[in-house]
Amino acid sequence: MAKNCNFIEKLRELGLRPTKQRVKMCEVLFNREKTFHFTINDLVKMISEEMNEKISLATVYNTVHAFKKKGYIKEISINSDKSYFDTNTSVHHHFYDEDTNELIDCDENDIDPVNIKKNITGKKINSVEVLVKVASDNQNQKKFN
Amino acid sequence: MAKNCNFIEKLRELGLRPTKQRVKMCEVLFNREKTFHFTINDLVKMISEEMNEKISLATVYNTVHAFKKKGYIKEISINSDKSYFDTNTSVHHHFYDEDTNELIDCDENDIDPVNIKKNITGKKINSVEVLVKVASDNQNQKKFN
DNA sequence: AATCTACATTATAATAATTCTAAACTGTTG
DNA sequence: CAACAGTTTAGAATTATTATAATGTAGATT
Repeated sequence: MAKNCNFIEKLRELGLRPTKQRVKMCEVLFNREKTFHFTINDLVKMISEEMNEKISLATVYNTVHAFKKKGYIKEISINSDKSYFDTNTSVHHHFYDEDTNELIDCDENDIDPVNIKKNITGKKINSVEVLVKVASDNQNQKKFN
Repeated sequence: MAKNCNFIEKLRELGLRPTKQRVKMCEVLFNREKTFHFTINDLVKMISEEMNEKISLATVYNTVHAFKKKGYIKEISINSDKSYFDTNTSVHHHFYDEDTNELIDCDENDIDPVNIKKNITGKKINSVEVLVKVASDNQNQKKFN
């Protein structure tokens, strides 16, 4: 399991003590071809199913936040009842299917660079992300007055 | 109070019975020059401070959702611990100040139209919104592997 | 204007996501 | 391997939101 060793190494580099739980979580999160989206609950399920392991909910929260803080996981805000996370930490755009609540990553070339003409004094732009909401049927928006 | 009458009228048009509470909430929400962002908690506070009135929390939730359903309020997803709402229901872009957690509306001309080159079969684009995160200091993002 | 009825409001309980706590545990350093 | 600081854990606490069921009320009907 050379992989694990890499994760142990990596965690150490980040100043995170490579505990059993953290290494397991690295495997589940980062040991894959493609990046993906998940909720804490998804992740707990994945850990118990894929790894046949039980990690305390609090630890899962802690570790996800630790990884997020270090910049290896990203939080995405689509609907606000749950937190969604993404192992793709690059700045990238999303399609959101309002019928199925599915979130789809955009390719680099799916959307042309966004041109921002305003800047806020004293502030630096950290990220520019586009959310494209799609559905089979469209709903309309109105002004009250 | 011609305003109230308008709201009563308006609510009726929408098929919402113009109760005291709903009219009050219309005043707080829509009887202003500018649109604004709020959380349910903000709104409860505004009602009790500006109107010197107490509306049950459940009613505030119900009514906000009713207005949202009718398209007069919009939900925005910035961070996922709370729901943020916006009385500006037009499709528009936002700046988000990560230092202060402040959300700032963009003007029509602050950002050039976004060019989307991909489309999802069988789906229609309902909205395209840009979120520009700004801060005094920028944090970097990395890939784990 | 009194009555009726469906819809609204309300206080409170329930649920769900997340964070806190404090005790037990475990990498790491020396 | 001893000691300590950082981690994990189960469970309690907190916070946002939704459900419930009793009471109230707008608006139609008489």
